[in-house]
Amino acid sequence: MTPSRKKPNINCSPVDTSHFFGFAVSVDCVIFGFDENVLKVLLIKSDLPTFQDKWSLLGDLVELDEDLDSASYRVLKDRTGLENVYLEQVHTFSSVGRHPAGRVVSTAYFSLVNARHHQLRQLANELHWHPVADIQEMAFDHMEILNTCLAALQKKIQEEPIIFNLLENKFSLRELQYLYEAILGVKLDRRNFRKKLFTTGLLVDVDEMEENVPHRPGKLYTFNHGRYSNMKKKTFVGIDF
Amino acid sequence: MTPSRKKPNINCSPVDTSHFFGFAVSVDCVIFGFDENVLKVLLIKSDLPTFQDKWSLLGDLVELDEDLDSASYRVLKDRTGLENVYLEQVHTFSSVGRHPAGRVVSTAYFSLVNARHHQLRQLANELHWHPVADIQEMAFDHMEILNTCLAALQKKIQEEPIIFNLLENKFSLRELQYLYEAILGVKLDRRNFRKKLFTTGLLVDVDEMEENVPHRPGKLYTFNHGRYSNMKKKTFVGIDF
DNA sequence: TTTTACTTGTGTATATTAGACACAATAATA
DNA sequence: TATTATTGTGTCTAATATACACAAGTAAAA
Repeated sequence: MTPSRKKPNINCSPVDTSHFFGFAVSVDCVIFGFDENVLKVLLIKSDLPTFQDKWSLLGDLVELDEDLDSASYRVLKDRTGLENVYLEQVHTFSSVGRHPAGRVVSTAYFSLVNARHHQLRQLANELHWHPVADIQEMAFDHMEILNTCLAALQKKIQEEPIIFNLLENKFSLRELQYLYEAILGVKLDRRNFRKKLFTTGLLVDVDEMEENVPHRPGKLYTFNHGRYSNMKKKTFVGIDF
Repeated sequence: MTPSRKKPNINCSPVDTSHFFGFAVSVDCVIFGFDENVLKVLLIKSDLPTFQDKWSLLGDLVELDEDLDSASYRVLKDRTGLENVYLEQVHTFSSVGRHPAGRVVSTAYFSLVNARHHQLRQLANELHWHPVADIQEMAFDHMEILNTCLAALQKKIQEEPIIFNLLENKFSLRELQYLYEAILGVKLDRRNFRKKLFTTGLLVDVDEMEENVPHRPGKLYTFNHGRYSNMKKKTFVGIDF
């Protein structure tokens, strides 16, 4: 249909391609936290005139000498002070008009942090934890990014035990269940939940009670990162549409 | 640790950010096909001096007025003549030194095409179908991109019935099984495979035999895109690590 | 033509997992 | 003290995964 284009492929022909180097690249981090049994996301108030009073994700332009993962870690560290956080690339958003400042392609990451971490108690005042369920609109295309990342998170927690990144080191089974329910948006049967979790071998009893930790009811457990039986993989030979 | 950076966040402060607009953005398409019971990928010979005689994925720089999806469709159409192909964004690769021509961030897509489609019979002579299993090295970071996309494909075909995009309109169960085996790299039990496929409701008998289609043994079926029982979703409330 | 090799089509029995379901004891609150 | 909410615990049933054998048909080779 369309006549074949004359512009050579950059992978194949060393020609002048300087006019293509007009993009900016950014990262946007969907930082999830769990507090008061609600899944929350850390947002910042936009002061771009275009998005007056809208909230936006934490993000930044990528420097010419850093890659996307590094840029995301940098954003996380600069904004929250946290290091060694769980971070995962999800999708790259590239609508032509998505940013008023020009052609900015943005790669979305989601991040899981412990919202009660001491470094997060006093946040910079333009930062705020929002319950994910309450968010109706955001600046830029950030609502779409948030929805995409939430879907990715919902899927991922069913495949790998990354969810503990959202909890304190020690937690009760009830907390864990509430967290699953908050992320997945479903109610789970408590007894079946317990049964399933224990068969994974992921949970380890914690005997000692801490002194200075606020008391929460229930037996406390901690995650056993190393050995867990990858149950889904065992039934993975099949073709489960 | 690191002192907080002074550069304002682009999402929040309308400042001069022109020095960030020095990136090029590209797409690379991992075009999968199935022929002679082998999973293949369509490659092009690189003639960049840096990658003399290495094969590379089909890709192109993204124009300043198009988004990534459009760019991928364009590459597919220009290179293969095919439209309405299955295309899915997988990951964005951004190592600082990944492209000799400058700072090029590339978003990888995988694509599923019918390798026996008539438009593909006579390919431009720099294009070639390579068995995925035989590929040892490629230009740029394309080996990593290929591996990432293969893993994404393996996962995806267990979740959604996209696999028919690799087959002719009519196919035998045996062909379908070989295709699954080729992608997943496993052997499947023929009887269990049949049972499972039929319970999905995805397959429809094809009674009439075509005249001008080369004869392949076995009963022919066609895919029933509309209704299929999403079996995995039924057991989705659980937490399957 | 006969033989051989390969492919197709079909069913059952077992093990694993998912999911539904109730009640007594304890802790917190009014 | 009464009330309310939360915790801990086990069994039964249904669905699914998986292992497994043989007879008939087709194509190729002798």
